[in-house]
Amino acid sequence: MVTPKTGRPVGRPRDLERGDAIVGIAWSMFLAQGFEATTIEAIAERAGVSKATLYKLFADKTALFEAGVAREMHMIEAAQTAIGKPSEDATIEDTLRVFGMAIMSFLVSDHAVDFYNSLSGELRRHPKLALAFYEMGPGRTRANLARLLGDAAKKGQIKLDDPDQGADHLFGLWQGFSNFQLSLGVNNDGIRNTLAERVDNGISLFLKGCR
Amino acid sequence: MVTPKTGRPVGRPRDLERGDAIVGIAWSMFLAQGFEATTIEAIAERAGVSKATLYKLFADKTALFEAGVAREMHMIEAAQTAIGKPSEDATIEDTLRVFGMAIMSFLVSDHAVDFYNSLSGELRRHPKLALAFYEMGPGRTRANLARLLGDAAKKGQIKLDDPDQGADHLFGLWQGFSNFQLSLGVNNDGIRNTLAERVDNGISLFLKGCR
DNA sequence: GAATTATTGAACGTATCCGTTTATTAATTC
DNA sequence: GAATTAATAAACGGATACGTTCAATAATTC
Repeated sequence: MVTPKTGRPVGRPRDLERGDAIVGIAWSMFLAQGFEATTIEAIAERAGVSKATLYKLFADKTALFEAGVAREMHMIEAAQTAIGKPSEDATIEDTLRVFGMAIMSFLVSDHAVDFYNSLSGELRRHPKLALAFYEMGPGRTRANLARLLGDAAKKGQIKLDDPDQGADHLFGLWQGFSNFQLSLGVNNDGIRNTLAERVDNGISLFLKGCR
Repeated sequence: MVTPKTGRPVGRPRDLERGDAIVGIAWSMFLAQGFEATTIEAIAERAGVSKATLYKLFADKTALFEAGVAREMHMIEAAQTAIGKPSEDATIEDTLRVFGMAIMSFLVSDHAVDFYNSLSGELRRHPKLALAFYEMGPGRTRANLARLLGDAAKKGQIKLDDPDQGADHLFGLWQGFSNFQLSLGVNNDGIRNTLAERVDNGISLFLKGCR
């Protein structure tokens, strides 16, 4: 290792970003076909990288999976923080509608459906990762929704004893049976086309119980 | 093929039931480890059967999977028909409580959790099977619950315009975020220990909207 | 152009798994 | 005991995948 005067090391420079590109492609293939059905060679090929380079960047297939989970978590974190802030003067209905549409739009997307279809099994074999993922994803959504409901209760907009339970209920109303239908590929388009009604209906039923 | 006088064919008799045993073991291994991670040899070994016999009974691994799905569907069908009949003089709360506990107890079981974790991905690669499975399982549960609510509405026990939507809502209240927690192995015992409250709370919130 | 580092391509070794085949053994009827 | 069918054990062929290795090439700095 020779470090020349310029500070830039001698020799051919590493192609950074390549790691990210590989993880992205690997993750999309994991989603589409499952962890085991996706081969390292196919990943390398589609990433335009030799297998040797791939193995210089990632110890093995599992490391690639873990990097994919981390990346997914970053994306989810970004999406979550983008939602969290309702405008002060909005009605509770509007606030909940925005929140509900955001989370449900995500959940019915191919990306999310594929994830819970193809990768929850693999993820569950890494309990620490699974827990971290839950807390960053569904757990945080649940906490955000609970906080939102709790705030509304403090302001007197709704009457609610247990915000956590309220979050469970409201989200449940939004979700209904859709997780099974999405998981089995039944009527996915129907669900997507009626998302707004679904969210609105859930909100009105929920609020009936909060007067 | 020689058919002697007794009607019983000559030669060593086939060991029936063996097919069922193989499917049972294969299915439990698919549930525990996933479809691809389960090898034919391991199935044969744990079933106490030679690989040659296994291949005489099932054309290939996929046929074994399909037989497993069929078996699962039979079991679900039996369970469903066992629930369907509420007693005539029960209150609507009690009727719903029985139904809710039955379905939720099943959904939090290891069996069901493993299924949706490990096999929904594989099942989705067989769209016809997936649809049939949905209709026999979640779809039928949904229809049963809707019928139950519709009957109660006819009797004037509740006020409800759309029984299908009502079923979606009530079941959603029961389920809440639990599917994510179960899927990722977070707090499974906590969910199991509070099932009754969960079901009761869902019912009371739902009924608030049906007066 | 020389030195240096990154990347590639291709081959290799190892292991695994699927599905088949064959010779042998087990269980049954006549 | 002879004939017949079921089942087993063991080996095989073919394919695939993982992860490694190594000589050759590309992109830099000096």
